[in-house]
Amino acid sequence: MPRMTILGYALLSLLASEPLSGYDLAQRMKKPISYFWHARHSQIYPELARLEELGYVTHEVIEQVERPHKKRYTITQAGYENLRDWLTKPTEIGPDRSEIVLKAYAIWMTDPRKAIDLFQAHLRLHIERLEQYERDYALIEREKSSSLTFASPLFGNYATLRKGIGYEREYVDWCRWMIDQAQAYLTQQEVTCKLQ
Amino acid sequence: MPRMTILGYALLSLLASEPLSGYDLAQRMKKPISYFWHARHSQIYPELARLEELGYVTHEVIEQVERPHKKRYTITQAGYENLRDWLTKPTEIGPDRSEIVLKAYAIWMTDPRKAIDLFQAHLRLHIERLEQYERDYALIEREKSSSLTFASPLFGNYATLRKGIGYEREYVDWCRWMIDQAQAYLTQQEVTCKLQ
DNA sequence: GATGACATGTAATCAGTTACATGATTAG
DNA sequence: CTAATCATGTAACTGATTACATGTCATC
Repeated sequence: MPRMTILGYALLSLLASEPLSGYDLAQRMKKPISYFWHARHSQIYPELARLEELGYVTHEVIEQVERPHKKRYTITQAGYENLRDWLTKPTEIGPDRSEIVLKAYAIWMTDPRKAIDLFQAHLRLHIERLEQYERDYALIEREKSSSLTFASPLFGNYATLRKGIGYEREYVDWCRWMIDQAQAYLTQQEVTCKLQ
Repeated sequence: MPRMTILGYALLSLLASEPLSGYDLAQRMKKPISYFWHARHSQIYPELARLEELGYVTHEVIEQVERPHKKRYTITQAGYENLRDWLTKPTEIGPDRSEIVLKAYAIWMTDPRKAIDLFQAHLRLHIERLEQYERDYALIEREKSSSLTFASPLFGNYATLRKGIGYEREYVDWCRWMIDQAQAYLTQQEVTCKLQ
């Protein structure tokens, strides 16, 4: 018998609001599930089969005209209970890996101008994401502000978006700080040269 | 011939400052490499062999009295150049996965009191880490402030610690916000009950 | 006598990515 | 005719974790 994975719970947590097909789930997890879990269809399809084997979801085939058939997955009572149990279990801080922070660790050995280019390009990516998140956030606050209370399914989007925004803002600040550090070093060098 | 992995660069970036044994490297990466890359010894030993095959490190065996022998790995010129090239190559935003953020996404379906417990416990973990990082940061600022300029090897510690602090502060804020949201919902519920 | 630090490795397994594979319909 | 969206799957591979394996010395 297969056991539960975090991905399994991610799928259940999406199915908890509405029945979805594997394709729908993959769409929602392309852009990480409300910004903090993602998976591809090649991982999702087998995982759905596992969830079904465990009795946490069921599916029905929907025949469509002029579209391929699809499998509509629905969470079961057992799946719902399993998810609810997992949700409130103590959660450790997961291992974090960031390629750009690793690069920052060794950046001292490079040309500061190249470092500035690196962090400026990276900064742009984070600003882009941040702006997207802020647009989404403004949208749900404007249109759904009444249902953003803790017990509403939309609260999930709200809470994770808020995390995404804080996360990206922190990255933006840090990238700017890195650029400043490299720039400060460069001007310092210039002054030293002129004095000699 | 094996190819380079990010772990390989992580090891090279540690060896760039000083020669180290596999055991030393594992110690430094237990607590993630200055907080944003980690690996275990079972991954590090084979990776060192790969780096040696590629000519990016060499080792010498050091016999010790009353201690097991150890292999002291040193970065080569080729390793150093390879690392330097990689460092300034454009870097994408890696996929992020956070179990607690995923839980926040589905937390609406649970008892708010259990949610408060969950986030309070998690908050404590982040506060602990944050305080550790802040102690480390204060330490290097006090003792090594003169060598914290961009081109010094210590700048790596400084920059990654700064990221770690920002990252943990953001988590602390967000956990507190989550607790507030659950609490606000509870008080709202109470008021509604009293009025009926 | 047991635990923990030092020290190095391998094997089994799992999670996740990339690539392979198929097939219909719609828009440019 | 080409690319994109809808729709579902499998296979090969890589990256990472857990467990297995061995051995010394110091401390409780």
